[in-house]
Amino acid sequence: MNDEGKSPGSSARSNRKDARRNQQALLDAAAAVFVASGVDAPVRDIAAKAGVGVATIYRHFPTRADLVVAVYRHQIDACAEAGPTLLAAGPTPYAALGKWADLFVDFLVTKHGLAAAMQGDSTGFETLHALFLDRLLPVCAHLVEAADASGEIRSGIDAYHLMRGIGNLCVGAETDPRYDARHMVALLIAGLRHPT
Amino acid sequence: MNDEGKSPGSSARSNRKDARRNQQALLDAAAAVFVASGVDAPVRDIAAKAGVGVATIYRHFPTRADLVVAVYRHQIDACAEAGPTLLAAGPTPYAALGKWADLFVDFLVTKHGLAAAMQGDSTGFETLHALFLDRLLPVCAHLVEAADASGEIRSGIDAYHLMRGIGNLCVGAETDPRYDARHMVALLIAGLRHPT
DNA sequence: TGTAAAACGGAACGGAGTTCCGTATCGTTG
DNA sequence: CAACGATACGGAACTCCGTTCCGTTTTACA
Repeated sequence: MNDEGKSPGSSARSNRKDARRNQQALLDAAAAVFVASGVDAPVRDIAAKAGVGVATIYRHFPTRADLVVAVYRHQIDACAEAGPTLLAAGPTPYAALGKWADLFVDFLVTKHGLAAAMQGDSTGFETLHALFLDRLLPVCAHLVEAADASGEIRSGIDAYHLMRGIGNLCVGAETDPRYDARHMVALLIAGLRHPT
Repeated sequence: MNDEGKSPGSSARSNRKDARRNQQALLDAAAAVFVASGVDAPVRDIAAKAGVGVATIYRHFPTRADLVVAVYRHQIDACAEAGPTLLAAGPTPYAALGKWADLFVDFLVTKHGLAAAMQGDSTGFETLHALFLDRLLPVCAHLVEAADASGEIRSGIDAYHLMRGIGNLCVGAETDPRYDARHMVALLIAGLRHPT
């Protein structure tokens, strides 16, 4: 799908010293600016914080989504790896699914506007959406299948729908103290069970 | 609640003929542009469609939210009035709540980007959020209370949370054919029931 | 050390929201 | 019916932001 051969995301590192240094500076700056102003902070702010020109951002991270995933890659990976772990540890697959959802929610809620950005509304965030999905959808699907096989949830639940739903429920959670995304996600997960 | 005395939304009409005519032209134009390009369509597009200058928009509708609520006022009212009707008609309060949620979802999903705009992410849409809430939150609260009193749902459900949750689940529903907001909302409603 | 490729920085471009100001229109009054 | 003051109008102008372009600098390698 992507022409990985030249993807400048974070895996294909240049052999030039300054390029590597700038890439790291950008990642650090972006991480700082994201927590301060959200993931849709102005490009110029990030460039200024990193002490580079704006073009350098586009050279290293062609789309904003590339930068976001590069910044949060570790946490996305951690979330992905927690799936099988929870499944092995939890009392039941359904319990593991619930705990995994909590992890995912915590991740989304603590990043300003990440949940909103993930829902490919208008800007070029479809890539972000896709990258999250590539990494996390299989994990979620695995959990759902296990819970399904154990007979704990009603059948016909689609992992994609569930991930979208959880992500959606986290939109705006950090800007509205009256809203508790975790609670809503818990209700959604409860709704997965067989109807009485 | 609002200082209706000078509110330029739609109730305080000017005594000047051209002002009224332009306001109506703007409402018509906005309705057309919203369905064509979503509720975040460029201001200039709406102004052009209405045959007025951009400043005229700001004079009549200071914030975008004012324009949006003016355009959809009828449907918001219809949704609000459906609450008591469904409660009286439905077999149980919980069933009425489910049907009302479906109505709300249909309303949100068929308006491009309305659900996204309602979640006060960054732009000046807090007003939109507030106006929706003013009108619909009491209705939702009434339904929730009735369902609670009938013992059909677990207690501790907050109407505000429920409305936010439903609204959030509708974000992006019209741009992603793989995503079915109605289904997710149905699951959320199912999650309101007492745990087995 | 010389050279070519790679990367850089900041100016420049275009699109969108918002404001400003000179002009036109409307309702009223003499 | 004409003049006047207030109200509303239109579009240019300003700002902010994303994106691209191009002349210059840095780097790696021979």
